[in-house]
Amino acid sequence: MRLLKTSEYAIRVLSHMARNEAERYSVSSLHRALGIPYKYLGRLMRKLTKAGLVDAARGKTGGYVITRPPGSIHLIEIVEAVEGLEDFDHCILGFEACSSDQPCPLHDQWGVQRDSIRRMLEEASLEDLALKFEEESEASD
Amino acid sequence: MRLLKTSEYAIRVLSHMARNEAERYSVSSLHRALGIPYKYLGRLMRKLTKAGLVDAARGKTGGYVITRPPGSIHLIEIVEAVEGLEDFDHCILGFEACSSDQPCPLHDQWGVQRDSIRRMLEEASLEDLALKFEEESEASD
DNA sequence: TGGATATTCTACCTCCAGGTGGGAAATGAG
DNA sequence: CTCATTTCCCACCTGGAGGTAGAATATCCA
Ligand code: SF4
Ligand code: SF4
Repeated sequence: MRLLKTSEYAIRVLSHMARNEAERYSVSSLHRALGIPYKYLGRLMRKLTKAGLVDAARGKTGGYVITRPPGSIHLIEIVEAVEGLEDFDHCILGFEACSSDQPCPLHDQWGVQRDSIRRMLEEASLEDLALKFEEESEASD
Repeated sequence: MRLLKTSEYAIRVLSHMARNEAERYSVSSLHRALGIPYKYLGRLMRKLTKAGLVDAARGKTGGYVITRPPGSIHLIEIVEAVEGLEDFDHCILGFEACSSDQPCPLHDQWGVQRDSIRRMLEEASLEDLALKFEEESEASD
């Protein structure tokens, strides 16, 4: 009952980058600031680039920058890019599909829970999470 | 956002066995009835035996039987036995712990979702799910 | 007393998430 | 031009989930 670690990484990175919408962040700076393994973070950033969430620039003054306003990027989009959303539609007994002919007592309850989490991820944006890192920077900058 | 496949298997098996509280089910009969890989199911049943959820008997008339009334066995106990409950307490940004000093906007929302699912698993018993298989048997017995 | 049927045990296998390492290629600063 | 800094790409490793194979052990029944 948790996101993939990589999804958590992605949300953490993008929330951090949402602080300064225009700044270019290098992998090494993100690694230092957020404690995510350097090499693995590089691969993740490449993935987020291909997903269109960030824009990459090589060379000395290169780095990554968010492509869209933080308020318009919702967590569901990040999760989808990293791990997909398949696991949000899954029978709690592991059946492929027993349709809704004779749903078991848990079918609806379980569906409500999944939908509730999904809705939360759809409504929460990077702007909401950015201030988390504002607070930290006040102390450590 | 789903349980481990093995947890789903376990819930499926135990719900099926909850039909007849006293009957001894062999691995092969459970395999045939529920479509769970035979060898893997054997290992799972051994695990459930060690967890005290079922009782094993060897020999010709052997098999597994539920140890307690289905109404008293709740799903949370099964999930705990199979995959543990660690993943139900986890920051959505993947941080170890930033405590509740300055929780981010998602901290409480995410906590509510986890607790809600946990409560569902605590309240749902095998008795509730047993009738799912009653219906099936009416058609195929 | 067998032999059939059951659980039990050990050892492997495959796949994938997470992680590491060594470079190649681009690009701005000097 | 040169070089440092950056993204990019490759191959590899590890641990655990899910699955498979083969035999050892217990037990009832005929
Ligand atoms: S009715 Fe129950 S068993 Fe069937 S798909 Fe829904 S949750 Fe699964
Ligand atoms: S406040 Fe936010 S970042 Fe901190 S533990 Fe809670 S969810 Fe994670």
